[in-house]
Amino acid sequence: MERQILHVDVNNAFLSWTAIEMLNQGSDIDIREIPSVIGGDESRRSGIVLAKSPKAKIFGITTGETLYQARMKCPSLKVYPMNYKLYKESSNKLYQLLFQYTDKIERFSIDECFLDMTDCLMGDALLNKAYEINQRVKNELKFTVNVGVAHNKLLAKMASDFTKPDRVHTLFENEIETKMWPLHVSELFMLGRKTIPKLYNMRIKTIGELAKTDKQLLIKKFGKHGAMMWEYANGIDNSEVQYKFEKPKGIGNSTTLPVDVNEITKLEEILLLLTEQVTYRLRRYNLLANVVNVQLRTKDFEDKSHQRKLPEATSNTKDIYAEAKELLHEMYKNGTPIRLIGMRVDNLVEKNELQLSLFSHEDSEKQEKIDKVVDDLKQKYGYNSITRAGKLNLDNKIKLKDV
DNA sequence: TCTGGGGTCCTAGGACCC
DNA sequence: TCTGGGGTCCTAGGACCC
Repeated sequence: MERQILHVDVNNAFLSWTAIEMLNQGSDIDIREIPSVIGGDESRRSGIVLAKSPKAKIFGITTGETLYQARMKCPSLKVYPMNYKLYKESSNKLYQLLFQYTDKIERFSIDECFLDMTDCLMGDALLNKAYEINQRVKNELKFTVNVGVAHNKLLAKMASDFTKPDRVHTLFENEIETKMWPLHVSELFMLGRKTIPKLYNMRIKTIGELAKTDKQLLIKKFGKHGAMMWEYANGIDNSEVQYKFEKPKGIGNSTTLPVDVNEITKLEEILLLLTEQVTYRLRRYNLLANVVNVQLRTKDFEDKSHQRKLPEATSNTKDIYAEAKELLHEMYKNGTPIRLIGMRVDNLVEKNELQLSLFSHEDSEKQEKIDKVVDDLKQKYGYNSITRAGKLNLDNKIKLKDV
């Protein structure tokens, strides 16, 4: 049966949510109406554009570029900081509203989701619901969304990306040729900056040209990715709306250091902070990790990562840190200035109580108890209330956010 | 005042086994 | 002395998303 899919996309999410918060606080300007961006912290060397207002876009400012570049394009640009807590709350409000339509909602990101409306409505009624959602969000939550209406996720997502803001677009199969094929290939979902030049070399510039390219040729050139891009260009996507909660497959934390670090003891201290946070999140999901991964970025933006499979799955801070520390030592060349350090755990499996009590060692049980005491305190008094990485000599600039 | 952070999925090559 | 393939697991790195 034909599926009925909506894709809801918040317009300039971070910036809109910040604008509303500022208005609520009594601000007399709406930053959506001036050249403005949400940006990272330049003093911590993360000064990039995370969201932009329509007026900033007119100056040619793009998401991801540096604030320095953005200001060159528009000297009067206003820059506002990130506020994760606000974004999370705003996102939750949107979901509460959408749940009134269906509980088959896939939270694709903080500001995007798919709704499977197949069991609810058909034809014009579906389109009317899309308009209703669009209006209600604007009236009740004071920000705007684009809504894409289609028979699969890919087409719904492509539709919501048409003219913005505050619009409802359909992209049904009989509209692919007129609405999607004239678009530049870079507009197609999953085609990024590395693939576009390769398609250009094949004289492929539009999605339509990609759709008419021989599928086998694309597979030969791009492997699985080639098959996927051909299907997407032809509007084919059978993936389901994943509305059930799924635990993560990997958990990681990384941080750009305020200044380059070339002492391994300092790197170790930061690595411990990162590990504590990662394993804390791991335990809160009741998961165990099988693989530990450490990443380094040099001041010249050269990335390196090493990973290792653990002898057995664990969530103990001590065991995972011991592995991470080894990985750090084996990959760090003494004296290299490091800009970013990160660690993550992968191949996560559900923690099975029985299995654990049968096979775990005395020491790991002891570690587990220690971790639990720390976790409980963190949960009660906030993440930064307790840490075993006591002294940190980086002007306290490496402060991890509460989780 | 140059260039975030958190994810998922895929590929290539080496080790090892049969 | 010369030298097969298939399968699986592991690791490093890359592409892409928001």
